Amino acid sequence: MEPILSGEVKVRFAPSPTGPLHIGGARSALFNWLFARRYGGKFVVRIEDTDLERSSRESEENIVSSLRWLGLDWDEGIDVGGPGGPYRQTERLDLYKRYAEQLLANGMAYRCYCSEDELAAQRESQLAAGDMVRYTGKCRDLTPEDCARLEGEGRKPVIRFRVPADKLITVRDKVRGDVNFDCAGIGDFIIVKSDGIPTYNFAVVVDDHFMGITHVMRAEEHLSNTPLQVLLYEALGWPVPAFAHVSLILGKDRSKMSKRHGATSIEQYRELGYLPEALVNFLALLGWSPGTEDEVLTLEQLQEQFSLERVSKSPAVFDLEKLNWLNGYYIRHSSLERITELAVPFLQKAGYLPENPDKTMWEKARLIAAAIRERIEYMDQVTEQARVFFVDPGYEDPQARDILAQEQVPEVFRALQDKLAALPAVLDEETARGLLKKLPKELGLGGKKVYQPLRVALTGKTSGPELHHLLPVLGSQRVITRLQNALAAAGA
RNA sequence: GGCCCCAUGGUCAAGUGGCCUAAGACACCGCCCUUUCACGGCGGUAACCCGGGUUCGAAUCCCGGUGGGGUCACCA
Repeated sequence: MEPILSGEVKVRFAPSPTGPLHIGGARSALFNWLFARRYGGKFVVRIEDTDLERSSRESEENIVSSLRWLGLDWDEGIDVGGPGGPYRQTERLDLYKRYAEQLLANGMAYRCYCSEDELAAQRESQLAAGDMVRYTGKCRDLTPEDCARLEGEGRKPVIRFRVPADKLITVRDKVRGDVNFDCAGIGDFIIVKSDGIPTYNFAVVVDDHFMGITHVMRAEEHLSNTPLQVLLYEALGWPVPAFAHVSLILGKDRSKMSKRHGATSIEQYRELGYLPEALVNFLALLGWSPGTEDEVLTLEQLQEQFSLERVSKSPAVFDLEKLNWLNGYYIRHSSLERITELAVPFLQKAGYLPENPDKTMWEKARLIAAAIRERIEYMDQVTEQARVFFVDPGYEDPQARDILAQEQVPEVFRALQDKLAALPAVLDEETARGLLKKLPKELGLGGKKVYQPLRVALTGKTSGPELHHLLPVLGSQRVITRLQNALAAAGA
């Protein structure tokens, strides 16, 4: 397998399939995608599944479908294939083996027979002493005879990279500048585990090299791994790619975003009814800014404007309030058709709409969507907002009861009932609007005296959707029922 | 604790030595629109972590402190 030679930009997103796609992973994927698109390069998605214990196909599928849902696509990688494949590390084991052997042969790596228990004890004492935890090099100079003996004892070796004693490694980072590390603080690290599977640090280097990756863009948590990888590139005689470490996304308490900070996977936001473009827009603004006053940006605009120079160095707190605002903005600015389609599953889940809604049911859903779309920030909220259309109110609220007790109320309700009786049972919004509008004048009353009791009677609340949105959804029959119920409740 | 990164309002952030008596957005507050809430419009409160340098001049450069974060696995 030869590296793909090209002068263009090539980046990758390389998640390990140990869980659903995380907010932070999604942002890394997005940044890589934007970078590739901005510079006319290639974007690849590779699965790093060398952790046999925790990796699963289920997670892999979740990651792939979440990426797609966000609107990202890739030129090469899992699911789509490409010249640098396979794109799952467990399917590339021969490749890693070849280079591990090369390193072994030229003495840059060696077998280590220390047991995990021995290592753990050592680590503990180093940590207690306040040193950098690192392998002491116990197996560095084992003779072939030593190895044979240890293997005779049934020990399975790992392969360690021999880290040069006094060397300074400079990581050239596009967002952080040069970052220096002293090899004295780095112990000989494992590149192949005792089961023959390569570790992350080794596999990532081999793959990025053979896949022709020009820029490694990833989260800052990987920064301290980077010198190890640079060492490997040098040992293997391969060119070192450019790095760009993007700072972390933090929870409200300023620690790395995790489950305890609430919804952290893309899937969860999808299920709550967030729109992909809102998430993309929000994520893009977390750690990057366009430098203009624009806040609402489409994927297209983002890919035209994205640049590494504008990626921020400091960590960003995930601000759910702002995501909610942005998502609400997108809901308000999407077509009513789309919002209706998105709302239907939530209405069904609440039992407000049948499994297979017919045309009139869809029309009803459409009216509901129109009535509440300015009041919700994500689609899951339609359940609560739509309640008023389906559940008759109880009139327990004291403030509501006061309003119903006003003296003009019976007259107002009677007037509306009479009007409805004279009309077809199915009302459209125009009719409702016109009818409502004339009411105060006809009764010689102020708007407030008319509308407030009606609102309370129909919803049980003093706030909610516009009355002319309410009537068509409820229909004359239900409106009349609620007016009578309200009167009865007020009299009680 | 060692190593590494970071530091402008509550949050995201613009700012790359004078244009800063520091932008914009979210949140918050007020006013307007309105039958209510919401939406929308207008306005407001609110920040350069501290201390030393460098410089005619520092939010911007340097050093130190402090604070926060990351990382120290046969996980990625």
